[in-house]
Amino acid sequence: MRILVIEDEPGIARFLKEGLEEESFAVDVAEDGIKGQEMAMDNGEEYDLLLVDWMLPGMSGVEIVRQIREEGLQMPVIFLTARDTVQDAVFALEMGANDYIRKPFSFEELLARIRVQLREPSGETSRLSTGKLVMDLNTHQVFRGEEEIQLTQKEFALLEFLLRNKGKACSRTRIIEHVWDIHFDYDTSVIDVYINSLRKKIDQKDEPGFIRTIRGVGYIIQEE
Amino acid sequence: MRILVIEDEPGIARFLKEGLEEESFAVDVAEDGIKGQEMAMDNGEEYDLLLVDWMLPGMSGVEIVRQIREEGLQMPVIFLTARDTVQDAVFALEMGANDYIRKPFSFEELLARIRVQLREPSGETSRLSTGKLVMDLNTHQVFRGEEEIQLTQKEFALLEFLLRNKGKACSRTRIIEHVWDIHFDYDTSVIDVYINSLRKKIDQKDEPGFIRTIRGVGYIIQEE
DNA sequence: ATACAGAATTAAGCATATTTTAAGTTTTTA
DNA sequence: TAAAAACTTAAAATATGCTTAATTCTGTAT
Repeated sequence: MRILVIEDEPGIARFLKEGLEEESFAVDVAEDGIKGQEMAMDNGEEYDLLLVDWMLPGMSGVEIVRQIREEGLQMPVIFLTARDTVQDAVFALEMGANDYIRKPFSFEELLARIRVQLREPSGETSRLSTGKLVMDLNTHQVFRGEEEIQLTQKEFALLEFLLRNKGKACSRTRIIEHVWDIHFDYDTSVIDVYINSLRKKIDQKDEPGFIRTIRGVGYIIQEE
Repeated sequence: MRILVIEDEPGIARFLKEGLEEESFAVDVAEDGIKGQEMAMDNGEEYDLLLVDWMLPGMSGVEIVRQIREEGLQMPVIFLTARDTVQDAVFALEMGANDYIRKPFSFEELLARIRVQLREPSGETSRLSTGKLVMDLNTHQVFRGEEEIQLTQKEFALLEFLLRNKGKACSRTRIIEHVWDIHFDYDTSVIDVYINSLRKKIDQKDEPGFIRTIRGVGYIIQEE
């Protein structure tokens, strides 16, 4: 899942980027409002979520949201506001933001709110699953039935992407963009390697594998 | 569906070609404006869509569009423009382009715009069918009734082409151009071979076949 | 700082599925 | 019935994905 952080203060920006990357999000940072707006728009539906500072040089957060929504972009936006600008934050919600969090905030809390926003509109719990295989996005755990499976960051991110797209063919290009954040030319077989190690971990001998290969295209986890 | 990419930067061109091919488009690339214009014109209405870089050696994108339209060609054209040439892009729209997308762009967004132009119902249930035979373009699956049928890429592409042209005779020339991307004289019996293996897979003994041969012309899947 | 461990990535060879070629057979029609 | 077109089959060539091992990177503990 890709997140764009629009934040001018380098310390906070770095903190967010690193923290979120540890949670296996793909994170880009824009240092001012104008860049932020451009990145959010240029990349179209690319970002799955925007984290926007309220006070920004160049263009205010509210203005960014306004323009983004005008463009028809639907991704959730969470505001970072200073303690005393709650009024404004409420205003921002009216303008099309989805949530706000007051600085200073705990990273945990931010994470929780991000997860709320990224949750499938219908899904109540922050879980993804297919058959016996269950991912808990909050605790970062994966289970096959009762048994817990240890995945690395990338394995987790890859499985998450496939599960979020359950029933849809995921092309290598889409996978490399969303999970690895690599655009334009790529010439690598990382995907194969990770699919391989994922399968080793999640599949059981006797049962059919969870991930199906679509030759010449990519991979898919089928609807049950 | 055939797409012509006119783009001089090899990296981007390859990225586009491979990504679009994964989505089962047939893609040609022209490395400069002059070649691009020739290919677009030579092949007449052949290409279903043009993807044209704005800045090209030889002949500018706008000029290409102008000439193409003058020739009476109607296929949709999408421009690839650099970030700061929006003004020009607007001008290009006036000249006859159908849409533009700013670089750097996400593949997702490009796909979405292509689908808009080709009027393909994006995402969700994009299906083609005739009688009991159903193709799900999302999952790349083919069913006859309940039973799933495994097709290879080429078989899939061929069936897709015939179904998209349901009720219309598909000449061998059109088939070889759209599905195999082979132009000029061809001297091969691949089509026969593939029609044969397709029929073996999709037809049932007792029922009449889905694909009818039109002697001297090609093949057709009839309207139900 | 340094060394270590685990993770991520690259690279290469292998196995196999797909695609194409080619040649013989059957069907159609003039 | 002869020629052209289409069908069928098998093999050769090619492309793709899988797997393993080596290498690089990253974070942590000493």
